[in-house]
Amino acid sequence: MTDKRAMFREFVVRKGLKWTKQREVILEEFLSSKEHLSTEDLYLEIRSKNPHIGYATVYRTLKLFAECGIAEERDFGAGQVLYELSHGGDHHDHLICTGCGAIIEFEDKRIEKLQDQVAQDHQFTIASHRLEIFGLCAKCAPG
Amino acid sequence: MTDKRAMFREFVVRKGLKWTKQREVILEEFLSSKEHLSTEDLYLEIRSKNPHIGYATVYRTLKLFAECGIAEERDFGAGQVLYELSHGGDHHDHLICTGCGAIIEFEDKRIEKLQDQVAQDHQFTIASHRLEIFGLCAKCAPG
DNA sequence: ATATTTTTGAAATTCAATTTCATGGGAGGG
DNA sequence: CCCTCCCATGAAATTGAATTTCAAAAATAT
Repeated sequence: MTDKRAMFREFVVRKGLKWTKQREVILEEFLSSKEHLSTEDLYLEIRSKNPHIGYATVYRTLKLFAECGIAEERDFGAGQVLYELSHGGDHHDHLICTGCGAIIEFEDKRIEKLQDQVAQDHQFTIASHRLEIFGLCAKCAPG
Repeated sequence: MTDKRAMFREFVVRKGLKWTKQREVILEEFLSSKEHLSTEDLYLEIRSKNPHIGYATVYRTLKLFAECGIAEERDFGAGQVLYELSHGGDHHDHLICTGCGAIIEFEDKRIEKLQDQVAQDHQFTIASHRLEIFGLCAKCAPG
């Protein structure tokens, strides 16, 4: 596992930014939280321990995480952006339970290959993609 | 081709709603417009010919189209919902050019099959899905 | 320490989506 | 044709998240 702490510190230095107490707190909290949280989620978590850290700071720091590459922004269409820790280099997609809100990650090289083929058929150059499957997880399915 | 006009009229009657001049104008304009437009887009188009029709009415009418099944709401993550005419029953996905904004539709049964398989592996029951590929179309690709 | 530049956080702003509310307009009954 | 009931309309207000502003505070460089 690459050290996300080191990556972010290096990013901060490289960009001529400053290492602050707030950024450290936000980074630690982000690293130890559940996957897929919104700015609001993280802000509330942090606030319970550090009431002096503002929403704007959490918001800007998450943006920095994304720019740095240790986090990714996901828009699942619920009118709110969620952040997740970047795992290695491999892309993954999501199964989203509309019952309990659970988000299950998966990876399928065969699907990716077919996407490449579709793109090629349309002389289209892929930069990124997203595949989301909505439905019910095992726990929420009736029966 | 199923008659979208008839479908919507029937829907209006079935729901105990009323057939109004505005709904007729909005329906005609929607049917004759480009694919994938936002409420704002359609509102502006209509306004140029019928200055007396308000944004809220266009907004509500598009929602009715979606409920009725003659249109579908798409959220491509650009902070704005786009509407498209429903084509038959077949699902399709999109290639989205980040250069010129073009949206190319495609359909691939093999990808759908693999999705079913992934879902099954996770005991997940699919209700819907969306696949979007972002990148550059033939016209926008460099070289 | 002092100067310089970035950061912070509360509050304001933006932007689309959505709702409110007083007024206007269909549809059916008389 | 008129009346009455409800739904529809549209201007304006509200919502909710994202994003920005700005003066005070903190971090690094000199």
